[in-house]
Amino acid sequence: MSQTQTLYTALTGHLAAALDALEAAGTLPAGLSRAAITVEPPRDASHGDLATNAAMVLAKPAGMNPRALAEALVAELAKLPAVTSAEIAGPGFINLRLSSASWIAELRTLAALGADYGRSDIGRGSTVNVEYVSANPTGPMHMGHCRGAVVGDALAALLEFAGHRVIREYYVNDAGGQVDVLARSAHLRYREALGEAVGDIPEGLYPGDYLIPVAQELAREFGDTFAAAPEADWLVLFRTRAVAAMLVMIRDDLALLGIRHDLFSSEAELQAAGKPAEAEAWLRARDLVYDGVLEAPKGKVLDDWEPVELPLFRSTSFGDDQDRPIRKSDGSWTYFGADLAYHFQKAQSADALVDIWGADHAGTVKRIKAAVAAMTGGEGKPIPFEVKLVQMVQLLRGGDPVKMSKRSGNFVTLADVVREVGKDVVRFTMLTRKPEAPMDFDLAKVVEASKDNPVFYVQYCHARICSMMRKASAEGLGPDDAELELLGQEEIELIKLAAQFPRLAEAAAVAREPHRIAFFLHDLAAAFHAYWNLGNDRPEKRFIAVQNGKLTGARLFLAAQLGQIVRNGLAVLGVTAVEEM
RNA sequence: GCGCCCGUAGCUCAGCCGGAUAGAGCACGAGCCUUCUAAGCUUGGGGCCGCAGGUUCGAGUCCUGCCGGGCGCGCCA
Repeated sequence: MSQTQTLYTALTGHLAAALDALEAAGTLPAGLSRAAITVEPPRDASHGDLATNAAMVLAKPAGMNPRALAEALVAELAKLPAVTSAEIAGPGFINLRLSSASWIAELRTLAALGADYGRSDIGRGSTVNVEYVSANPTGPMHMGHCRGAVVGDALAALLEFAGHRVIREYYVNDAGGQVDVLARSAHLRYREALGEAVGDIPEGLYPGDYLIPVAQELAREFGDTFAAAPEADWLVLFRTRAVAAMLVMIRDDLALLGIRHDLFSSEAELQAAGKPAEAEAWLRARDLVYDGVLEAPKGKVLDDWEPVELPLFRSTSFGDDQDRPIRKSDGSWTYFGADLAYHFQKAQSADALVDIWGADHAGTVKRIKAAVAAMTGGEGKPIPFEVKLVQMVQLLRGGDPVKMSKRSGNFVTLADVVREVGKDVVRFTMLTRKPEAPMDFDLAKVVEASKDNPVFYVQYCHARICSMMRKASAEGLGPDDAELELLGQEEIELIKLAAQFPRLAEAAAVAREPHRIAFFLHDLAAAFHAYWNLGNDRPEKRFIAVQNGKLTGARLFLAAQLGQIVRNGLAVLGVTAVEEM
C-alpha cells in the first residue's frame, strides 16, 4: 500500500496525522471538521511545492490564533523526511518544500502504478448512473447530440477512474407523439417502396432518406397489406420497426465515437409495465399529486389553450415555479410523467444519478429534480442527483457557419463529422471547453496540425516521446531508473507537474468535470515540449545525450512516465494516444 | 413577464465546489531556425475578472440587485 501511494495522498495523510498529534497533545481541540482543509500547489511556485490552509481553516473553530496554530503544525510537519522546509506565510498558509528524493520517489511510484496512476477509490465502489445522449429515436444522430454524448461518456470513464461503478444509460423516448410521426413517415416510404408516387414528403413528417431501407423491408415482408389500411392497423407495427431501425443507426453512430451504453431503457416498456401509474399512486397518497388547473402560459399567445383539470405534481414545493402535469387530458402520460417514473426506477439501482442534457431542456431541470427529491427522500436524504447542461455547439468551416435545417432533413450528421475529422479530434475538441459554455466547432481548425490545436499538441507530445524511444532503442539506449538522482531541477519541475495528475483526476471526478483532464494534458504537453526545446540551444539538455548513458537512461525513464500519464488521461477522455504522426 | 447558462487581456478561453502578486494560446513588439521531429523556440508589453452592494481573516469564485449576450417557457419532446 505505502509503496504505491502517491505523494499527495501520502502528504494528506501526514497532515491528518500531524493534526491528530496536536489533538493528542491538547494543543488543538478534538473533533473539528477538516473538510475545508486543502493541500495543493500554490499558484506562485516561489512559495514552495505545496501549501495548506489548515491553520487558517481551523483557527476560528479552535478559538486559536492562526499563526500560533500554524507554528505548532509546522513543528509537526517539519519532522517528515520528505519535507525540507515548512514555513508560515501570509495570513497563515503553511508552505512546504519537498526533497528532490521525494519527487524522484514519486516518479518510481508512477512507473510502478503505470496505467493505474491517477486512479483512485474516492468513489468507494458506489454506483453512479450516468444517462447521456438519449436522442429521440427518429433519425440518425446529428451534431446537436454530439457534445453531450462525448461529455457523458468521458464523465462515465472519469467516475470509473475515481472508483465508482458506473451504469451508462440511454433513455429511449419511444412513447411520444414523435414516434407516431416516425411511423407515419415510414408508412409513406413504404407506399413509395410499393411503387406509389408519393411526391414531396409533407410538412410534419420526417423527410430523411434514412427511412427508405426500413420501409423497403416492410414492403418485402408484408407486401401491400397495409398500403390502404387504416392507421390503427399498422401504426404499432410500423412504429416498432422504425424505432428499432433508428436505434440500430444510433448505436452505429455512437460506435463511431467509441461510445457504448450499458443499458437502453424504453419509455414505452416503462409505461407498459405500469410504472408511471405506480408513481402517481405513490405521490397521490402523499398529496404530492393533486387534480388542478394550470394558468395560461406566459410570454406566448396560444390560440388553442384552454383551462382544464389535470393531475399535477407539486413541484412548487421543491423550488419549481409551477406545478407540472403528469398526464394529458386524454389520460396518456406527459413526458414528465413518464420521466418521473423513469428516474425513480433508476434510483433503485444506483447510489447517485447524473443526467447529461442539452441546454434547450434547461427549463425542465427544476421539475425533475423536484420529482427525484420527492420520490427518493421519503425515508431520509434524497438520492444525489445532478443534471449537467451541455450548451450548444456552433458548427463552422473556416469561420463560416455551416448551414443546417432540420425541416429539410439537411442537418449535419454526427457520422459525417466523425468521418471527416476523426473520432479523436471530435472527442478531444468537445472536451476543451467547460460544457456549460457555448462552443464553436470549426471543421477546418480542428484538424490543423499546429500547436494552436490542443488535440494535435497533446497527441504530438505522446508521439514525440514514442519516436524518441524508438530512436534511443536503435542506439541501444532505453529508460533506466538506476540513477534517477542525476535528474536536475528542470526535470524535477516536470515531475512536480506530472505528480498533480492523481489529485487533479480526483477533483475532476468530484466536480463531474472531465474537461479538466483535457486542460491538464495540454499543460503537461506544453511543459514537455518546452523542456524538449531546451535541447535546441543546449545540447546537454537533450534526452539522448550520447556522452552520458546513465543520464540518458534517467531522462528516458522520466519521458516514459510522462507518456504514461498522457495515455492515462487520454484513456479517460476516450482519445487514442498515437505513437507516430 | 419568468427560468437556466454565460460575461476574465484586442480575440478564443482556463482558473482545481473561498486562498497569497489573476493564467495560457492567438494577435502585436523584439530576438532566434543547416533540428534528440522548427508540425517552431525565447522574450516583452497588454486586466476597475460586466456594474453596484453584501457575507469574512480572505471573493474572479458565495449571496442580492442591476446591465449585456445565449438558450428556453406549453397537456410538445
